[in-house]
Amino acid sequence: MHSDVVASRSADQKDSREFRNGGAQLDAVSLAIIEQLQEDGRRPYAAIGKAVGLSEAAVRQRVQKLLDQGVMQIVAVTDPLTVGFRRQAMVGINVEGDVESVADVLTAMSECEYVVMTAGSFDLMVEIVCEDDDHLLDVINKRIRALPGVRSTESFVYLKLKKQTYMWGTR
Amino acid sequence: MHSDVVASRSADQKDSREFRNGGAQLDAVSLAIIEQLQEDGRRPYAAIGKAVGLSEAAVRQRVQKLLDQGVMQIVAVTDPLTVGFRRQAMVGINVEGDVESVADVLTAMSECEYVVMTAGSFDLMVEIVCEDDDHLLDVINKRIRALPGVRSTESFVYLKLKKQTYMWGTR
DNA sequence: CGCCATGGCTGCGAAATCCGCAGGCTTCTC
DNA sequence: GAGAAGCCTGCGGATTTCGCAGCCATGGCG
Repeated sequence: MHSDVVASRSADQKDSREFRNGGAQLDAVSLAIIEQLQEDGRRPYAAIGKAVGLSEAAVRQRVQKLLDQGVMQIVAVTDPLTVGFRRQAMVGINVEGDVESVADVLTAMSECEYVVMTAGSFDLMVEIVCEDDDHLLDVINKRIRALPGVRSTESFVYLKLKKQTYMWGTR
Repeated sequence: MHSDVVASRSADQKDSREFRNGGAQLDAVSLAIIEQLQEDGRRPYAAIGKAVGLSEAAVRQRVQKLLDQGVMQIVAVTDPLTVGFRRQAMVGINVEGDVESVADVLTAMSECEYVVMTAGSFDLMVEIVCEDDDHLLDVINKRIRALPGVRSTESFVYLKLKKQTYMWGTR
């Protein structure tokens, strides 16, 4: 899904305000559009256009491209604990050998909602969403710890989600 | 914003399929609606209604209520590293005294995107989004470690975000 | 039991939004 | 300078959203 973005651009970035993001260029206008949609993912294109100084059609084309490129997704987010998933945990993982290949396996697991490679005393941190204790136990002990390359894990079971935002753009 | 949800319901839950969520009841249909919106936050109400067996207006009313109650939010999400925020980290925190009051302070900080109380060798885990190294350093050393009650912290700087999903409903 | 709120669903018409497309402008390449 | 590519605008037609009136089941209450 992320593979066809490259090509096009060769060398010269003339505007240093743009960011280099694995192939996708984001100018100030696209940032502003994302900001609008971080406040309300269903905001009409015309309203966004008025806010960022573009026509409705232009906003629509940009949003579509951002979605296609995988730069942004527009989704409903909830607190899983609020919606019937009773056990959630962050798991720190130490790996010997190739970290990324382990990360890829974890990424393929549906219980893993969030996978990130880190520097520090863990190589990977993974957020896990489960139905109940048995399910959580199974995922951590049987599935994650059993992976080749996984040296050790440490779990942090969620007690209460206090904050969950996507408003970094608006500050 | 979250304060007027309580009231109403008194004691008797008759349907065990419903979840108790700090005042919000979610039946199977609302779950199904959320599932639809986790796939595409902009999906038309009529399409959702067809999928879950409800009229367009009914879906609209339910979605509005879920948003009002704070059970769900519909937003654009991105990888901050892709959008110009160059440093991101997970910070594990140990607290002496009241954990929740520390969590509340962190929640108020705009750089904290995600705050969760945990069981395990950390009391709190916080995800931080920063512009650059200086900013990150400032937040961790000057702001978080300086809070009364914070005994120690451990940081995990993000190297690469591998997965970020909200599709737990669809499995 | 009868009565009356309450909550949630449907149906419908009007208004707003989305969508596809044709055309214009600028930039880049050859 | 011709041609391609990228991005924008403007504009109808199709679709969606929105507000509201009405209906029905449920639950208290005298």
